Amino acid sequence: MSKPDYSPIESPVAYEAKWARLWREGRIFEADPIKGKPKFFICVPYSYQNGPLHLGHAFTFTRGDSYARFKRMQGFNVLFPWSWHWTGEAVAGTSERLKRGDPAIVRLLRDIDNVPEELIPRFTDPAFICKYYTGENRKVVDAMGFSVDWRREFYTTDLHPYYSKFIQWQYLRLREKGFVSMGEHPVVWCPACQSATGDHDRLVGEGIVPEEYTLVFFECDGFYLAAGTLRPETVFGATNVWLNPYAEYVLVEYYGKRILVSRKAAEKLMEQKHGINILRPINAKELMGKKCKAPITGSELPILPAGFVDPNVVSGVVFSVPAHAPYDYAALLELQRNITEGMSMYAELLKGLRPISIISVPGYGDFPAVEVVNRMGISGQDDERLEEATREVYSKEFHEGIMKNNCGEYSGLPVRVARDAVKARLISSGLGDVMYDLPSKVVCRCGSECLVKVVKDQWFLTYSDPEWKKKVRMQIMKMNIFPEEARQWFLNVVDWLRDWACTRKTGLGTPLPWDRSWIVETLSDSTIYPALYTISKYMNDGTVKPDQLTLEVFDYVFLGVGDPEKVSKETGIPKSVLESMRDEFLYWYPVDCRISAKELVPNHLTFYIFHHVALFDEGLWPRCIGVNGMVTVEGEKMSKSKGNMIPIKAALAKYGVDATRCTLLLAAEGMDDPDWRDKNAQETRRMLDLFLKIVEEATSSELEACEDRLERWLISKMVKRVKVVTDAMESLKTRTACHEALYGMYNDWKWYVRRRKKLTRSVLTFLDTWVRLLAPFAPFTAEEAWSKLGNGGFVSLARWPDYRPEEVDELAEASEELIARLLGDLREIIEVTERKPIRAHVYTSSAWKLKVLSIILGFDLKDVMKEPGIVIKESLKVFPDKRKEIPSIVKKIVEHISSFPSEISRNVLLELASQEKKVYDEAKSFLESEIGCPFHIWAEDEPGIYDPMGKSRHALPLRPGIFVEINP
RNA sequence: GCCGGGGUACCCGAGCCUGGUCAAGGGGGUGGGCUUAAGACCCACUGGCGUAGGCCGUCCUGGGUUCGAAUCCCAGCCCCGGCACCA
Repeated sequence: MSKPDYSPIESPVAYEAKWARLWREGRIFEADPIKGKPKFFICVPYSYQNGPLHLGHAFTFTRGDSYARFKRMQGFNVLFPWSWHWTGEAVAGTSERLKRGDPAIVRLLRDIDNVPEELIPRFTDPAFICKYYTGENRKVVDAMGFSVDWRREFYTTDLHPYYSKFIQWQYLRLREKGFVSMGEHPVVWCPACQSATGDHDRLVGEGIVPEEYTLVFFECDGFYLAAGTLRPETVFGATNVWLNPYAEYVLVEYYGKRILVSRKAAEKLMEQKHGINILRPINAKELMGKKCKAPITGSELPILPAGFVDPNVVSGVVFSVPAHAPYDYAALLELQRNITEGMSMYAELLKGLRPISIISVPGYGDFPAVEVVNRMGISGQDDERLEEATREVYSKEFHEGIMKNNCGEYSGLPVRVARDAVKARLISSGLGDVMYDLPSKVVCRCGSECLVKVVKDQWFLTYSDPEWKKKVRMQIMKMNIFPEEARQWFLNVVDWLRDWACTRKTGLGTPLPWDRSWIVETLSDSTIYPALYTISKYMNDGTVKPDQLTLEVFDYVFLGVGDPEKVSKETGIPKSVLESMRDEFLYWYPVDCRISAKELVPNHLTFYIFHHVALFDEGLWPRCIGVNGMVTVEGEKMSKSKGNMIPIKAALAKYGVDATRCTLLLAAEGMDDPDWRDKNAQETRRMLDLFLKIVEEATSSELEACEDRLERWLISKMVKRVKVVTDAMESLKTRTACHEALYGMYNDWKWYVRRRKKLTRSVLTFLDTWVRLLAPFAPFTAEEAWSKLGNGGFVSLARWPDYRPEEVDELAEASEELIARLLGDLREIIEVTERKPIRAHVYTSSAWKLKVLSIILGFDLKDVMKEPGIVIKESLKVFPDKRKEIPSIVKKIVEHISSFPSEISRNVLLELASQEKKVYDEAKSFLESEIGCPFHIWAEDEPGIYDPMGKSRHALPLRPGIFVEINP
């Protein structure tokens, strides 16, 4: 593929390009099978090449790459491949708009997507668009430091030499297994464009989908009035049929019958049914007052005029159910109230109409529609509140309604059951049918009003197949899904999934192998392509020619079916090559992890599982899916029309790669939506620079060996951070992991350098670990630091730090906690006095209180908090002379002890309490410099103690008394 | 409507599963240190009250469980996302 360098990727961070180059030259991310080495195959969905990659892509990709890098450092042989999605109709749409000279599209390409002006004319070719963006985006992916094995790259559609072969093999095999079938399907259709009108192609009516209505045939004079309804079961409660006297009606020849509908409806039906014809117009007025016969019930109902009947809605014929439909009741009321001139001849008929109750609903009487209309004070059919009234009655009756005894064989059935049963009976007896219509107006981008067309001969993936679903559900239960909440979502999607129309007439893609007038639709040609990554390098390097890829080759490699000897003879691919392809597939498969944004849960990710389940052996089904949220920018949804779409390239140019990666990672995890904020990116940039400065400072200092409490503290904290980061990564909590690796480690470092004025040898251990922990998230900065620390090679290939629990030192940690608390107490006191301190005195508690502490720790702290009495009694036995102090001292100690983290064991607390004075003595000079005055540390019962305020009495174990002398 | 996710301080956001360490962390703001200055960096404060480490308040609303609730239970209100011919 030609990839002219239209514009370079620039980062303000000089070392980023350097390391990207060294990785490329070292080919360190190229992964081949290694016998005996555990593998890890991770991938992200390829992106559609109709524009520059933006921060939304960057988020998912960075999570994937961080995980890949983490696993690589853990010693796995990691495969992280890349490719590009070209399939779809959108790019073709762009080309068309450009050809028509749409100025908006030129503006978008030039101003938003920064396409060089001179190239825009070439965008009239859809393939060029994909090619252009693929070239641009490959540079971005490379610059981002994604650890990709580029030898396996491909793109989709039949423009690619072998991708289509793979898809055609997939579809032939799916069809053989019965997962592809032909059917018909209603779509929103533009009669002018002669194509389906997707949401993005609409001027009006986004989100509107075809609604299915039931036509109910009422016989009259040898033909049928076809009334449309959402509630066929209410035919039992029909009182009459309404026609609009001023609308145009026609008689339609309809499968051996003649039906009457509005002219508009007839036109709609022509798009939905085979071989129906409009016979002649009918004057509705001539039908008024006549009787017609309802299906199933056989009731004779009058035909009456009503202006509210809209000929543009469904069939333009309505049957009235005033008992259960608020609109019908309101209309009836109004007509009965003021019978106009033209209506006078029907006065008797109108007056005779009474609601017929057919459904009982808890909480309502016989006539819910009447009740609701009266309650809401609705007086006429134009009242807007009828919408709400209808919603209420429909919903109540659907969920809780029961058909009454006057409903024949449907009596006693729940409404929701009766509805489908009545509909089925109407259709099978030829007295009804299905008609689709749009619940509200939809206008195509071309300006024409859309209608519903039933697309014939459409190919479907039969996702509704219960056996198929069952296997998919079982796999979903088995696999790892992060976060866990997404699992239930997947299960729900499987439940609701219907058959999926998998072919299209237009756009780029792979022709359906058995009917080349169709193209495999975009979501349907991107399900099992991770399998292709395992062998694509053989085609890319020319070992296997695309035209050698017969069905038998794919059968052998992916299914283990067939004899390699024979396949080799037929194709000319050496047998050894076939066998290594097969081996390589089996080495990498199954996919160990696929990471994607949550918008793909209800479609791509679920399809991905379905197709693997359909085609491969059970051991090769996906092992894990990670789902994440969708990026917003400064709290707003990102979109081109809002102009807040941030291309990755722009973020890189401003903050550098690692800051971009970390800002995204730090913004959210789980299914929460990360919010990109400029301020956060600046801060992250500063933090990474500071980290490098810390490394430089440490490596340029004279470091002495030192073994003390604080050194042990530093290493202990570090070891614990290792565990937190590792555990977080294992469950794909990239935010927690990145945060701990960056800020967690930094907080420990800050405290350490504040306590220790001069750096020691231990900091090298600390920094070594810190660099490794950062490497998955900020790989460039980590490599730079790695080399500054004097290491050769790449930290990208270094070992992930092990958790070494033996280096945890709870006592050292608790000691520092004690010092921090003392410092906090001192600060608070000094602040309240609002004076400069001249001397501070600290009193540690006397030995008997320590003994009381040990008594307390002999009990379960929970019990003690509930019942302090047990400890008080016990303590009194030991110190009968402290009768006065003990009750309150015990309570205070218990309260204070409970403020320590519960992971600190009681042994550590006791040990710490016994060393308390020593701990303060060791930190004396630190405390003096922090507070800015001399310190004295006394024991409570020390002779000659200076304690003019009697503060030593208040001393408790692990909480000394304090007296601060201040300038008066 | 159906399904999924949420509501935490000035802002963003953790904690919730497994109740007590607790209202993390970052931004912004205020004050101080370092500095010729600026920037960077460091420290403190950032719900209220307080001349001694304290007291009171707070996690959408209202109830409940508990010695103890941001966390568990019940009811309600509100917000966001997906719902198929878009990728």
